[in-house]
Amino acid sequence: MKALIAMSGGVDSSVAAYLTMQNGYDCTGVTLKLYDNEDTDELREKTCCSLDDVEDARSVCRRLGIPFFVCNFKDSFRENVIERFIRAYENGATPNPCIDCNRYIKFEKLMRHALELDMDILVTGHYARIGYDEARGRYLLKKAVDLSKDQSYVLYSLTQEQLSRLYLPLGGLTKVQTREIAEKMNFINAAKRDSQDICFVPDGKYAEFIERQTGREYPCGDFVDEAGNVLGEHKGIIRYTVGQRKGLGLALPRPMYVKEKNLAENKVVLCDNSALFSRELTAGDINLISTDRIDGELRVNARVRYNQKEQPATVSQTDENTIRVVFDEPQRAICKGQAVVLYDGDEVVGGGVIK
RNA sequence: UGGGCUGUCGCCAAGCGGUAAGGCAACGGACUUUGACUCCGUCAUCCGUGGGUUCGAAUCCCGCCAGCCCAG
Repeated sequence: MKALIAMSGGVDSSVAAYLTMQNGYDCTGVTLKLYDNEDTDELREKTCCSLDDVEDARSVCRRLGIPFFVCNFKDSFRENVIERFIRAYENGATPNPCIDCNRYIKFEKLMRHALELDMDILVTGHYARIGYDEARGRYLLKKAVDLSKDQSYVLYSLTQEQLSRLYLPLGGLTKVQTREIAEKMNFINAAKRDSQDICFVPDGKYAEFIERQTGREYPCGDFVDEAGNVLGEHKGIIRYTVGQRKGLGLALPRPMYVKEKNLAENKVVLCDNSALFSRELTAGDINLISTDRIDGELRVNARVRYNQKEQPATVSQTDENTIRVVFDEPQRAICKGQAVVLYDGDEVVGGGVIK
C-alpha cells in the first residue's frame, strides 16, 4: 500500500511520516509550495542555522529513506485560500483560512493528486482520529486523544470519500509523545516551534496584507455606539472583527468591543462586552459526517471558533445546506465567516460557515 | 476688561503637606495551524510655569502663562 505524506516541514507531519512507515506503508513525502515568500513580505527572522521549511521536510525524508518532492499549488492556494480570505474581509466576515486550506488544498487538490499518483492513502499530521462505524456504514471523524491539541474543528469539511482515504497517525498521541519520537529519530525539526498565525501573513498584519494584495484602499469611517453616537474614526472596516477590543485606538471610559460592521454605511458599531452575547446562529455550506442529514432536533456540543470550549446546543437542519443552532447559554461574539462545528461526544457530527 | 473656575502620562482621572491610585489607549510577551477574546508585563523622578513658606509640597502663598464660564 502506498501513502503520500503531506509534510509541512514541522514536527507533526514528520512524525506522521515515520509512523506511517512503521505501519508498513510505502511512503512518499510531499511539501506544498503555496505562496512565494516575496509575495507575503515575510520577515527574515530565522535563526542562523535553521533551514527553509521545504529543506526540513526534505531532510526528514532523507533520514527516513523515502522519496520526497515538492508540489506547486500556488495558483490553487491563491484562488481558494487567499482570495477567499480577502473576499471574506471585504464582505464584512471573518474568514478561517486554515479551514479553506484543508478543504480545498489538502483534501481536494492534494488528495486528487495523490490518487493520480496511484497512492492508496493521504497522510497528514493533524491531531484527530478517523473511525469506521459498521452499523451506520460511515466513516467518522473524532477528536484527538490529546484534547489540548485536537484539530478536529478544522477538519469538519471532510467527506466520506476523503475520510476513507485519509490516515491521521497522530490522533492517538500527545504532542509530548510526538516530540519525543522526533527527538529519538533525530529529526532536524524536533524542537521546532509550533506554527502559528496565518501562514501567508507571517507578521500578523493581515489588513496590510490585503491592502498590498488588492491595491485597494479601505476608507476610514465612524465608530459609533449602539445609539448611533459617533465615538471616533475607524481606519478601514477590514481591520475589525466582531468581539475585537484591541486596536480600536479609542480612549473611552471603559473597554469597548466591536458589535457589528455596517458595510453599507462604512460604520463600526461598538458596545460593552455584555452586549456581545447571542443565543443562536445559522450556518450554510454545511458538511455532515456522522449522518446524511439531521432529522428534527439534535442535541450537540458546538464550537463557534477554534479552541473554544464546547457549548451545549440544539441543532436542526433547515435545508440541504443550512443548519440552525440554538445554544443553551448565549455565546460571545458569534462571528460571520467562522465555522461552527458540532460534536456528539468525541464524534464530529458536522459543521458549516456562520452566516 | 472685570469676576469665577481649571491646568497631574496620548485620553479620562484620583490625590487636599509626607514623598504620583486607577481606567482607557499604546507597546512587549504568553496562549493559538484563522481572526478575535483572555492572561502577564511595561508605561509621569514628576504634577502649566517662575518664585516663596516648610525638615518636607502636586497638595499652602505670590507672580506669570493657557483654557473654560459669567459679566460687559
